[in-house]
Amino acid sequence: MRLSRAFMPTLKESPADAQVVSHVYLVRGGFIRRLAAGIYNFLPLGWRVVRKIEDIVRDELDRAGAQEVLMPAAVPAELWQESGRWDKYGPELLRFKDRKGADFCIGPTHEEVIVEMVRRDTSSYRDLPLNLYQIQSKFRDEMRPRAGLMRGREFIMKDAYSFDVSEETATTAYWTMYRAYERIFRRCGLDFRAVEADTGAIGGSRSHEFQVLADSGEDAIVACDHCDYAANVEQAEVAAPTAPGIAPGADGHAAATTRATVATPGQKTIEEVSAFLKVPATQLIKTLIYIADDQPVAALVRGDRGLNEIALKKAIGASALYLARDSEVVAATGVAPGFVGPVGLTIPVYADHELRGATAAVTGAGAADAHHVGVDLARDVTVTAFAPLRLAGPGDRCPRCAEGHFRGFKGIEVGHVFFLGTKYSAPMACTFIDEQGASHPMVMGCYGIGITRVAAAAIEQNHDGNGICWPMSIAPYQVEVIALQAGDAAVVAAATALYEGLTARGVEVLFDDRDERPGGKFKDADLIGVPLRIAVGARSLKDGKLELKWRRDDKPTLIDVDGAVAHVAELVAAEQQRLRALADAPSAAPGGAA
RNA sequence: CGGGGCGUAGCGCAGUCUGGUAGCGCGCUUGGUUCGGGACCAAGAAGUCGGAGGUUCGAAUCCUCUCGCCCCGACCA
Repeated sequence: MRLSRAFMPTLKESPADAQVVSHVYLVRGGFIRRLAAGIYNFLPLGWRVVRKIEDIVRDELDRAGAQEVLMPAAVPAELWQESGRWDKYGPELLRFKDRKGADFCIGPTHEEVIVEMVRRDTSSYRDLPLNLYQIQSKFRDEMRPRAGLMRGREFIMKDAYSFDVSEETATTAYWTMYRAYERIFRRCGLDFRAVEADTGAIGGSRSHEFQVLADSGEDAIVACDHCDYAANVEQAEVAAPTAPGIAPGADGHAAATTRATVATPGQKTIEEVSAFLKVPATQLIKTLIYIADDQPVAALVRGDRGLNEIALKKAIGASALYLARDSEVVAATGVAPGFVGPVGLTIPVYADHELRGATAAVTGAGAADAHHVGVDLARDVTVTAFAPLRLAGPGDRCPRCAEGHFRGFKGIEVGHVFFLGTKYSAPMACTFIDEQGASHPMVMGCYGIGITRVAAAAIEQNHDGNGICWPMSIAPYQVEVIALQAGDAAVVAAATALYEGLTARGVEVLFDDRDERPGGKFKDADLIGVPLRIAVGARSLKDGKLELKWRRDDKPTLIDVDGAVAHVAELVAAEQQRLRALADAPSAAPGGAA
């Protein structure tokens, strides 16, 4: 592509609404433009990246035995009513009526549709297993789209669905996809980790997230420094405490052991109370009021801990849970947030395991501007149940091995694999006949990859102060040739020959033939991030040399004009081969290498 | 959905408090000088000041209502 004819509008300044590097560079580099909140146009450069990622995904899924299909974006409500999700999914599901008044939605995921597709034409065990996937735009009406492609409302997703006759073969399908995902993300040049995850609204019993490690990630994950256990903090198991987390003298602090009420005017947060009473946060008990299936409950964790809402949900056995609004807190406890305490509560009280045997604790007094000190949980509080409620965090002992401790990471979730079982196939009567003539629901799995999010995640992980440093496998072009002096006939001739020679060999080349100053061309090249750059300039050309520079390197190297086409083509082939070979590294899945 | 903030030229912003009919930088057009890491000079084009209503002799500026967008917290690829 000649840059002089390309639609690649680059910007010197960052758009005001961009907060994360991937968003800034995608917009500045002319990859995407915003059309509405969380909805983007893909310009030629951005679309090329998307297609590169899609091609890798297709290649690996086909290799793993999956078949590509395409389902409609507009889905009739009846299907969603059949699975029960029409009423459960909430406002994130974009609904609309057609001209006849029939309800539809734009599919945010396609379990219902694929089940309908498969059940209609599959009835025998002989037809299974089956693994079907599509790459398609999805729409989720996020309450807060943000960070450009990282969390859009309309986004491109690959979703795959497996259908099996048994738990055993479905488990095999699950791990086959797990291995395919490892290969896909390795080939994309990403540093990622597969972690155990919550199954969330999609449901099911087993799940792994593929998290690209990046400080800008929205997900917190923990990984053992000794064994291979890694999990989203929402899902991470917490090792059983070996001693009460709160006891007199914890942290070397002498604390009251008899209960008393002290005035704490205006001191609401853990930090404020801790500072005001000169008591470490570990001596405090945090009392949180939740509404679980419309009933208020109290959840207790140590002051310095976070509460794991998923764990609380499991402990209660609730299907819906949210942090109570201020008015609901007052209604349930008689006091506003900040001074709520467990003593004397009449609602169910769930306490974190770590609090078992807690004494000398500080809690809210259940009255405005006051706290209790010297609370003995066993003596003063009616605990409905103890459960592992706190959030796992860095430094925690690993629950799976004796020696390890957790390290914390931030991740961007680019893929998710779920073992669904019969969650959709049973209610939707997606069944098969076995050898004995008996009918059974198919055992399903579903597997997603956020294609457009992969592009953003790749930038988060591969950039510097000047722009993007694409891994070659997903770069919009493999090589950028710059004619530094567009007015110099020799330079233009040499650059054009290189461009045409490489293109003829199948190398994807971006040719900066614009009549711009060299500085501007270098800046744009760094911004766009094509991995290999060849500068053709009068200075080197008079010695028969070209300047070759990898985007990640600081200094260029000189190569001979003679044989440059073959030389560069070989470099590209070698780099592509290197990235492709990464896929063959050992797998973390049971059964080893893919 | 709760809390905070912003809508003025394609982009980034000033002007709003204290009403007087719109300005700066980048980009764009033309001419000239430049030409190896975002040059300089000169001359231009470009804005119903998000929208509607109101107050006023007069509104970007004050009031009301709306729409859009961004950021911080509960959801997910």
